[in-house]
Amino acid sequence: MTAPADDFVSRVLAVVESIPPGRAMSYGDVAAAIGSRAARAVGQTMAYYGSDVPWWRVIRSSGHPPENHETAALEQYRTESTPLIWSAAGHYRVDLRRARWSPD
DNA sequence: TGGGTGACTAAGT
DNA sequence: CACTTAGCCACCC
Repeated sequence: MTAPADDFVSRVLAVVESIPPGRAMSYGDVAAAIGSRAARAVGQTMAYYGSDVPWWRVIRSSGHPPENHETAALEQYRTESTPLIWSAAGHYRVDLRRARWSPD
């Protein structure tokens, strides 16, 4: 399983773990929280190491969860009462306007 | 060491 | 409101 987690990875995971239930952050927000704007690198890290953190609390700025994981994420959102916005087509997105969290 | 890649973002159509 | 284009930066091999 390798365990690099020198800096970036550790910090990303730390921020994600600091997000309380019912709240969420965008990848860019997490990157900014650690002093970087590498939103994509955050996603890369999440895809690889996110299995140990509440990855569903980290989503795109659009409010859409990662492709192929929207179903699993939805279960968590319903469980944690995360504010959601449903589209007419049946698609949903997290209401970041309300759920946005900042690691104090 | 360096190239290719992506769980991204903002702006334009 | 949804899709497309180009720019970004760190991760992995």
